[in-house]
Amino acid sequence: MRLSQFFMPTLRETPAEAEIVSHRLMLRAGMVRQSAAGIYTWLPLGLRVLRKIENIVREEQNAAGAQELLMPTIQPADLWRESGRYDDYGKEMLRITDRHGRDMLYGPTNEELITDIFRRDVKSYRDLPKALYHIQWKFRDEVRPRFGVMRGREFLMKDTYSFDLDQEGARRAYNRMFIAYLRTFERLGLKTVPMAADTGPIGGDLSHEFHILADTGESEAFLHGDYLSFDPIGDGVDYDGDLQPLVDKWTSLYAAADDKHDTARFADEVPEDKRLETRGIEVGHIFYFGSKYSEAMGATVQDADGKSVPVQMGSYGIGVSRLVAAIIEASHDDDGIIWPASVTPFDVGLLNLKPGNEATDGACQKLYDGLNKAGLDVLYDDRKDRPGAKFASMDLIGLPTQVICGPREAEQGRVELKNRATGVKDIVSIEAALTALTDTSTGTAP
RNA sequence: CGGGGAGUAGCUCAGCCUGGCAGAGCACCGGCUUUGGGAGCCGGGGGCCGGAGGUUCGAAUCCUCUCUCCCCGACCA
Repeated sequence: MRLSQFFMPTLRETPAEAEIVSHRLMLRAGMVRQSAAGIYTWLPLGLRVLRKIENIVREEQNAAGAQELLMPTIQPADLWRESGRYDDYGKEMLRITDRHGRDMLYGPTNEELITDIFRRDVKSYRDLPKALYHIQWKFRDEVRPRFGVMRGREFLMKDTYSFDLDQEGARRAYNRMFIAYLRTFERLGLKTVPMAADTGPIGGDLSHEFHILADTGESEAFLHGDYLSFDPIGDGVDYDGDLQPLVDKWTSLYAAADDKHDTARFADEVPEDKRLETRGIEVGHIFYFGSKYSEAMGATVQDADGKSVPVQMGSYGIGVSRLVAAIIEASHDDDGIIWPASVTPFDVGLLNLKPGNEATDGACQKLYDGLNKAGLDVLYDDRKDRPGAKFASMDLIGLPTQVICGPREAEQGRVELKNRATGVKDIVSIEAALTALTDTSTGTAP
């Protein structure tokens, strides 16, 4: 993509409304624009990141055996009357009346809808287990939306719902999601720690929030430092095997957000030199809620004895749009965003410092063609602008690798490779640059 | 929902107290110069001063109402 044609309205100054760093950078980099309080338009650059995150989430859900469907954003109120939540949910739920006077709502979550889908067609224990998910926009009419897309009213969420015959099955479903979440956040380049969370009316230990660690996170996090050195989950998880030992390992040490923090237990269970007090951002929440909805809404199956039993359910959410901001909170510097390779909007930024110069134009064209041919997404800054402006905006939008092409080096057949994260620069021949960038599948050399 | 603050050019903001032609920097358009970390000079375009009502010869400025946005708290993925 040529930057001269790309719709990427960057801002030199920070809009007055933005408080936290991710919000400021998302506005400045031209990723989002606010439409109303807590409601945003995703501009092309931001949408690219959102889609990349969404796809990683999707791949890991599929790998864990969940199946994707797509439920609507608008739901009939009657389903919520069945579960009893229509009155309980309060003003956070955006209620709508259609032209026929029917009560509708913009979904803040989808337990009722998925339970309805399930109960219509699943009647036998032989059809279990099932896990269904979708990635859809939700709306919660928060009293006070803030921090940009971090706490918007409209947000993109992945929510999975599991259906099992009994509690043991539900626990296996829970474990699959638990591990899939660790995998997902790992691939997004994030340090994540599962923390015990409120289990609601069911009780038990099947509820965890996943927090990513970032100095600027919104809640305090207290944890055993060994979490940071745990081996990554890695490729090739056997989701049909016994995941309990892995889950046990990841829940064995102390970790709590401020609302669940117990100072005495922290002191008791964690050696002093291992106590880590930092900040976190909640990006995922999984919990088992048993038959809460299946009983209320009559989602039953017949077991092997022909007896009708309500299915055991769990739900598992990931805040996809929030993750965009969370990743920035965890990965930025004074100059701008630093994207992990897995979610970067473009793999490579190519800077022509002097468009119109024969040497730089030629070198850039060769690199642009070569990198594109190798399947890399390249953002080519071919604008007639000063070098300083190009450096600044490329650093701001945070592509992992920059190829800087100025007349001085281009005349010698050379360009400069710059690693955005480390700032390390390397002058190499055009051919060497092409090789370095296309050899690694991630495109993050040097 | 309680408390505080702000709405003037695309962005950051001055002007308001003490009423009298609508402003600056950046951005944008044209020209010249410049070309390795958000350049310089010259010329230009752009505003229902959030909205409604009122006071006044005259309102961005004073008064009343209203809408929106932001921040702190309580609430939340």
